[in-house]
Amino acid sequence: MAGRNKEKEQDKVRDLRAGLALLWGEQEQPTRGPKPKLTPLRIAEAAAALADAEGLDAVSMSRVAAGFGVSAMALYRYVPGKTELVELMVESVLAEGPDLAGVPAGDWRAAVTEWTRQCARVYAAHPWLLTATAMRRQLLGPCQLRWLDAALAALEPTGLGGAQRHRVFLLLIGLVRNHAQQRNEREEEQEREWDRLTGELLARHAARFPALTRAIAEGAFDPDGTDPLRFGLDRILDGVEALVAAGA
Amino acid sequence: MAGRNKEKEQDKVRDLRAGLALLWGEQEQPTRGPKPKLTPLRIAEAAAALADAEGLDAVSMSRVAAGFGVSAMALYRYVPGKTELVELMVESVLAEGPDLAGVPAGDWRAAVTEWTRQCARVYAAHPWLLTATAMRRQLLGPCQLRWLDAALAALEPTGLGGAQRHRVFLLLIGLVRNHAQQRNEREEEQEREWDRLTGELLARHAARFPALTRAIAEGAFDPDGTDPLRFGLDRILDGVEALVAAGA
DNA sequence: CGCAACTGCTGATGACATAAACAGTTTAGG
DNA sequence: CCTAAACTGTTTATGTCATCAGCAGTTGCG
Repeated sequence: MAGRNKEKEQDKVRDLRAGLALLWGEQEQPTRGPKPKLTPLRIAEAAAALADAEGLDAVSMSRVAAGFGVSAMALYRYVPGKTELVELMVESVLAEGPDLAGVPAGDWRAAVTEWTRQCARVYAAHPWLLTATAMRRQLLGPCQLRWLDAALAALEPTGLGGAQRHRVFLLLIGLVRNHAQQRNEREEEQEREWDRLTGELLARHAARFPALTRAIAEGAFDPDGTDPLRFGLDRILDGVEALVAAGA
Repeated sequence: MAGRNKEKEQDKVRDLRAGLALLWGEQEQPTRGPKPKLTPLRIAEAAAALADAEGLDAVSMSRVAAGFGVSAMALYRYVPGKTELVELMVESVLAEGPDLAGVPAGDWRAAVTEWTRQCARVYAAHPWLLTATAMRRQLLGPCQLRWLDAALAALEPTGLGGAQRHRVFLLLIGLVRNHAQQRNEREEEQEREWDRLTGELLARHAARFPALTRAIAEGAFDPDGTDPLRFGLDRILDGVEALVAAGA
């Protein structure tokens, strides 16, 4: 048992190293043997497309391999395992990096807003991205770093220190991911039935949740036109502005 | 195929109904037959304990059942499926509801801060909670609603409208979950190796990520004593304060 | 040329969720 | 009181999945 654990840890380190090499394309390609039919990138893109179409659960080694007309095990020649495949999927989808060229220089609010919008757009286009990046310690690929870099750059005109810029960045992806989660939830088909049942339940137990009942009475859950991402972003930016004004 | 789909949708509606009934304990219990050895609640608690100890992946029907000395299939007499079990686990962990009794009435900043802290504490105590509640449309159980109710109540002194109180609430759980994710990442064992490899990689590609490099030079990633949850919360609360001041 | 480094493939393994069918246990209702 | 219905937990089976081992064919370096 103890030995098993040790072995596992060493494996993990190797996996880490291998995974990073894969993400950064830093592996010498072989010269011998037959020409490979695939590449890690093409596999990842196919897997991402599959996830776009049928959800992350539909992405199994067999399904992805079948898309190329090869057996499941063939993929293992390109990718160490499913974990790494998912990491590559994330990278492939983040490849279209943030483009903040159109933003007036020095206007950090505009820059951050644009960054956030673009990031949210990616999450919206690929609902599985949220789950794929949840929980697991992310290995940072070049594309992820480009996004991070762009956000930090956008924040530079604030004059905030490095640590604070980083913290604001964390706040921002948090916002985006949170927004994505809410979007994903809304997208599910059973929505109407869900609303009905929940509403019913709420009416039945109104007494137990007075504040909630009041909020509902004020229309808290009625869909209004306003963009929830906008709301959160404005709150956060106002908060940052206050921090900047305080002269940190 | 079409028929299959239709069937599945109907099943989903039934599942929804059954799941809610389970969460709210609204099911007539039977009189015939042998006395049940278990209850959904006890199962959920055992499963949650298992997840606490070994992670969410360790929670399989067999493992949970083994903890009671019964066969895996026995659990299906109490819980429709694994999905519902996870929902019950979430509820069971959220049972120790928020307690805002010690907060001076009318001080919404203090109340919201306390709510956020307590919520974060639950997420910290049960790292799997984040994954368990990610993605999937949550069926709202009574405990989840209690948390929601408490947050909305804490926000009432702001004078904000129902819809805005709700939006602020969304911002707050977003913050908590975001914080939890970062905590979870930090908790992994391979941390040191991860830092080393990532740092190496970053040094090698510094030119590609100028803003990131600058931020790092300013110590953006050095651990300082400050609480990241606190930082985000203060930013958000400042933003809300600005909104309140604007007299919405 | 010949072997080493590759390729992709088949088959096996073990974990998992869950369906189906069965055997024992209560208790409501005649 | 007795029986059948409503339950209980169990064993067995199915299908899916990731992944390991071993094989047969392919290619280019020495």
